[in-house]
Amino acid sequence: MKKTLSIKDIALEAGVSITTVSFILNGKAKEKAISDFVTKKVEKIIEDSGYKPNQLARSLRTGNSNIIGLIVEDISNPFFAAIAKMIEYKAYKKGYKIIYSSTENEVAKAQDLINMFKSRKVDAYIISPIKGIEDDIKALINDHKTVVLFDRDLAGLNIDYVGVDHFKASCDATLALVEGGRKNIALVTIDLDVKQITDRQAGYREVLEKHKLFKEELILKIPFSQSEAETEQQMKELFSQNKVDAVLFATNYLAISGLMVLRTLAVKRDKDFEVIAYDDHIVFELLTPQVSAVQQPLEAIADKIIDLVLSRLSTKEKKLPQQVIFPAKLILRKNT
Amino acid sequence: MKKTLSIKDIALEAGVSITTVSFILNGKAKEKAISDFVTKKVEKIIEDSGYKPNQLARSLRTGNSNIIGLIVEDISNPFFAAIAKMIEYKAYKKGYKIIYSSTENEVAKAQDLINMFKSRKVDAYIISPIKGIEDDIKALINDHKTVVLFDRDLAGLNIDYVGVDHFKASCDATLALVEGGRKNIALVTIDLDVKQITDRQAGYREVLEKHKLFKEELILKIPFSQSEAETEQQMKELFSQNKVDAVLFATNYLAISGLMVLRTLAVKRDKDFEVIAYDDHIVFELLTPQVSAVQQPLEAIADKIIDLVLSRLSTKEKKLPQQVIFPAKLILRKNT
DNA sequence: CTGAAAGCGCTTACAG
DNA sequence: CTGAAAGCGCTTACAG
Repeated sequence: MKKTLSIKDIALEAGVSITTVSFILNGKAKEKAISDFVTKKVEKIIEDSGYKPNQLARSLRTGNSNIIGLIVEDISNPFFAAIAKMIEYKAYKKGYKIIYSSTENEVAKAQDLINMFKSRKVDAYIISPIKGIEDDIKALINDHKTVVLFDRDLAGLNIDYVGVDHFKASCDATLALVEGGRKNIALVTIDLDVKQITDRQAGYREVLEKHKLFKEELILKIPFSQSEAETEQQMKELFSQNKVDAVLFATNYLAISGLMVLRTLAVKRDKDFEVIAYDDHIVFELLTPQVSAVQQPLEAIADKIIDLVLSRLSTKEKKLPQQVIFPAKLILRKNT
Repeated sequence: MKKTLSIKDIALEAGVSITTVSFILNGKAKEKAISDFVTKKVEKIIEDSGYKPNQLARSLRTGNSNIIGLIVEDISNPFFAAIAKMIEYKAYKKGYKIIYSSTENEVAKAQDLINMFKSRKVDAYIISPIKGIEDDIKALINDHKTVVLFDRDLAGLNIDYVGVDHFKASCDATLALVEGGRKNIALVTIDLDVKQITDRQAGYREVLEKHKLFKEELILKIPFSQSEAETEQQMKELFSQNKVDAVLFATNYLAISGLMVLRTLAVKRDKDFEVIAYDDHIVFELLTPQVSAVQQPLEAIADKIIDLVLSRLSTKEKKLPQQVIFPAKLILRKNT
């Protein structure tokens, strides 16, 4: 078995120096005035031998890698999976590869991932951050790394951020329920102190207080990593121990669990009981009646993220950080 | 702003050689008989400075990376997302990181990804392969790399593979429909020449032919990358131009599109019309009536994959390739 | 038009 | 108990 080829082997075979091979490899043949004859010859040898430069060595030398690190909460969450896929697609066309990884909402794992990306010299970081990694992100910034946050903002960091106005979206959703004549609107949310969640809670609260409909006992905060069964049990209690005629679910998976519970309890979703879910999902269109949802503009978010990253990467000069906030869309599905 | 620390800086500050620092870094202090005093001192400096070794340099030197490359068709497909998440979780605990990427069923992209992983010196490859990359995989094997295939097998390659008996699963599903008294059982599948899909078609066909119920016109093969709208249109035609009393969907997303179509056509899924979907999905439990599905043992698959990889990685000696085939589980949901 | 040499940050065989 | 030096495979400033 032949060992991996190196630039030295190519140079040897072509009878030129490795410098020359390197120039040709990097498309600098013209610039460096390598003769056409030599260029062709070397290119042929490279082609025939199937030689691929060792990117590790290249990165070690140049300090960059054409790799963008993407850190999300959970890649199996459809929201992140969709964003990741679109980002990957666009980045790929520009010659960048994406490495993604999930934090599972653990600070230690998030820090670990940042360190791993750092020690692998990724060119840029796209991070859906969690509280507790502010300092790590600051360190990246101080290091002049390209960092774009998304989904969740982190207080006190003045850097590129792409997000959605969750407060407004939540107000809209709650208001739609109020205007539909609901008096006992529950909120099922996750017990996580991240802005994109607390904003949703705040919007719900603000609208209900304004309409004198706010009831503390109708808020259910589900601990992040508890079992599915416990979650369903708590929802069951919420729905059976209180008079509830509408519910706003703050996340996708909570909505799905919740719908399952409502199904078990044989609660009819009709003109007397309405549901709005946060983050749209294909299921919601399939159910009868369909389920209303707050839809985040996935493609716009992904586009903006990758645009920001690529533009930061291509210019030396520091531009001011951009905070891009998209509106979410409330999809009311009143048909049956 | 201070530049990144290197081992040299640590050695300088500690007043020892970089050799000594390297030994300590790699836990060889005892083995190399470095004095306790020096060890403690160096460790303290490392700790205080926040120094992290450059993995690129380490990999360049040692030839391995503690990174496992995972190549799937589409990371936003729930099946792959779930597998990826589980593999990542287990690998992480063993000190391995996972990089994943999607091929989108394009041979060129798949080859590109393999090359990228190769040039980054990943320690192992986990691949859900597509036809056309046999040679690339062979090259990896010849290079003594650890490669584990899953989901889809590739003819002519005798290497580690973890999969599911799709032929059997498809037979079971079709048989369940036949035994339920269905006479006109349609198959909606994807027009892809990969074993895990063709096996499903073969199982369907075999059972129907045996029962003299096979009808060519009830098979609909959807081109892989056509628009959602076209797909739905074709399904509409299938259902309206033929007498159909049951349908087997060969993939998850086809089933979801199909259910949407059936909903539009106001086809009632009742004792006169039955659906079985391939790959289970949370939606199927939420619908009324619920939808039967073929369930792949995700966790068992993920476990086996990562076990194989880790065991290959930890032993020098070549073991015989393992072909692990799990049975799928038919979940009949007859309740309403 | 082309090459010798330094250096990126590590690891490790060898020497003392 | 510890260090000098070679080398992993590249890129690039400098020299001719």
